[in-house]
Amino acid sequence: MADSAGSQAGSRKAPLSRELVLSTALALVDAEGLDALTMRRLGQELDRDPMSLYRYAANRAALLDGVSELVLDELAIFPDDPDWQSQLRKIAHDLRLLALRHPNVVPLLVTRPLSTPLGLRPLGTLRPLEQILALLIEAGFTPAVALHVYRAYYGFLYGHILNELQEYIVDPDENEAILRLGLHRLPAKSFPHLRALGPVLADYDGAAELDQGLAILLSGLAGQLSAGQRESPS
Amino acid sequence: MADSAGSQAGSRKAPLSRELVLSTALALVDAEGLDALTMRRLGQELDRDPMSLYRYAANRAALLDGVSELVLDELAIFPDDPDWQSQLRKIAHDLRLLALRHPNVVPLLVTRPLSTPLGLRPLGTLRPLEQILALLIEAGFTPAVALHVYRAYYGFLYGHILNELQEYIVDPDENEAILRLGLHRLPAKSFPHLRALGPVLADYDGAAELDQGLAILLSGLAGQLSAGQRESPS
DNA sequence: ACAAATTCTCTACACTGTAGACTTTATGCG
DNA sequence: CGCATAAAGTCTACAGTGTAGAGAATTTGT
Repeated sequence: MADSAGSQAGSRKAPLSRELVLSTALALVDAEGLDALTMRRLGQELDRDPMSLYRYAANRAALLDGVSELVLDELAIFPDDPDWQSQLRKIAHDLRLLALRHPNVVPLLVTRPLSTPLGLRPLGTLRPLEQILALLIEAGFTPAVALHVYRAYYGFLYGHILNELQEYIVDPDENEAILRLGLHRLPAKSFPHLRALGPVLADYDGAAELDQGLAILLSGLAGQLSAGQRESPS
Repeated sequence: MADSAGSQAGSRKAPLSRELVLSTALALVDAEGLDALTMRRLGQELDRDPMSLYRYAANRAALLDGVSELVLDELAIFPDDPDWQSQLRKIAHDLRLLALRHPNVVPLLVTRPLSTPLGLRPLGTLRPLEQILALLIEAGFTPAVALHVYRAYYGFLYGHILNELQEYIVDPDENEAILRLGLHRLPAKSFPHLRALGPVLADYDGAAELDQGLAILLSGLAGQLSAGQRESPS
C-alpha cells in the first residue's frame, strides 16, 4: 500500500526503543498535556500499533513513571562548587527552570511518588535525593540531619514550583484580562485583600520569589549546621 | 424487584443534593482512592442513575473540584490568637492533619489548581488564602509583603505534606519490611547514603519535622517583618 | 385538577487500557 | 545456505470510561 506515509516524514520506520518511546511521550505531553498521552495516540505518533508500546512500558502508569524519570534526568547536579548554600541555590533554580520547561509533567513529578513506596521508585527519581544527601554530608551535616535538611529544602522547592505554576498563565496578554476578570468575580465582601492585590498578583517574578524564600530557608539551615551537630542522640 | 434493596440500608431514596453527592464522593475517594470515583460507581453508591449526578456537577472535573473544596472546608481558621506566628503554626498543623485524614485527596489539592486560573477557582479553595492574608496584614505586614510571606509559607507547607505522604506507609508492620526491601534493591554503589539512612527513614515523625521547618521559616519571616517594611517601593 | 418546571433515567456513542492469539521480522546455528 | 528459535510488532476483542440527547417520572405552583 503506497509507502505507509508516516506521520513526520521521519526515517521510514524507526526501530523503536524505550528511549524513543519515552521521549515522544514527553514531547506529546509537553505539547498537548497529560490527557493527550493515550496509548493509541502515542502509537499513532510513532506510527506503530498501540500494543507495541507494552514492550517498553508495562502499562500506562509505568509509562508515566518513565516520563517523569526522563524529565528528572535533565537535572544535572555537579558537586563542583564547594559552598553548599550556593549549590543548593543553583539546584533550586535548575529545578525551577525544568518545571517551567515541562509544566505539564509537574503533576506527575508531584503525584506519582505518592503511589509508589520510596524504595520502589524508578532509580532516576531517587538520584537527586542521593546526590543532595552527599552534598550536605560533605558540607558537614550528620547524615540524619542531612535528611531533615533535604526534606525542608525539597519540600519548600516543590511547594514553590506548585505555587508558581498555579499563577503562571500562558499568554501574558490575556494575563491581566483573565486575572482581573477572575478576581472581579470574587465577592468584594469576603475577599477584600485578594481583590486588592490584583495588580501585585499580575506581575509575578518567580525567580525572585524563589531567591527570597531560599534566603530565609538557608539562613535558618546554616544556623542548624553550627548549633545542632549533636542530633539524633538516642 | 423486591424493594430495590439499596446499597447501605440507608433511607429509602435520599433526596440527593450537591452536598450529599460531594460527601459520598469524598467518602468513596477516602475509602478506595481517586480511581474508584467514577460517575457510574458514585451513582451506584447513591442508588441513582449516573446521569443524575450531572445536575450537581457539570462534569467529572467539576466534581473533583467540588471534592477538594469540600475537604478544604474542613480547615477552620480562627483569628483569635494575637500572635501571628503561633497562628500560622496552628494552621500548618491543622492542614497537615487534614491531609493525613484524606491522603487520597491530596493529589487533587495539589494538582487541580494547576489547571484553573486563580480567579476562577472554587471559592472555598481561595478562602484560606484570603484569611491568611488578612492575618498577616493584621500582624503588620504590607499587603504586598503579606502575599510573599503567604507564598513562602504555603509553598513550604504543601511541600512538607507531599514529602510526608510519600514516606507514609499504611501498615506500620509492613513498613520496615517494605522499606528495607525497597532500599535493598538500590545498587549499593550509587546510593550509599540513601541505603545507610534506612533506619532513620523508618521512623518518621511528621509533626516534629513540620515544626522544625516552621521554626526555620518563621524566624526568617520575623526578620523580614522588622527589617523589610519598605517593600514594593516603586 | 391541570400545567409547568424540575429531577431522574434510558439508550447510545466515541473513547480508554489492555489481555491473548497471531503474524511478521530478526537472530543464531548447523 | 536453510531451518529452528526468539523477538518485535499487529489484530481482534472486551470491559470500562465520560457524557450528549431524548424521554419518563416526579415535584411544584396555582
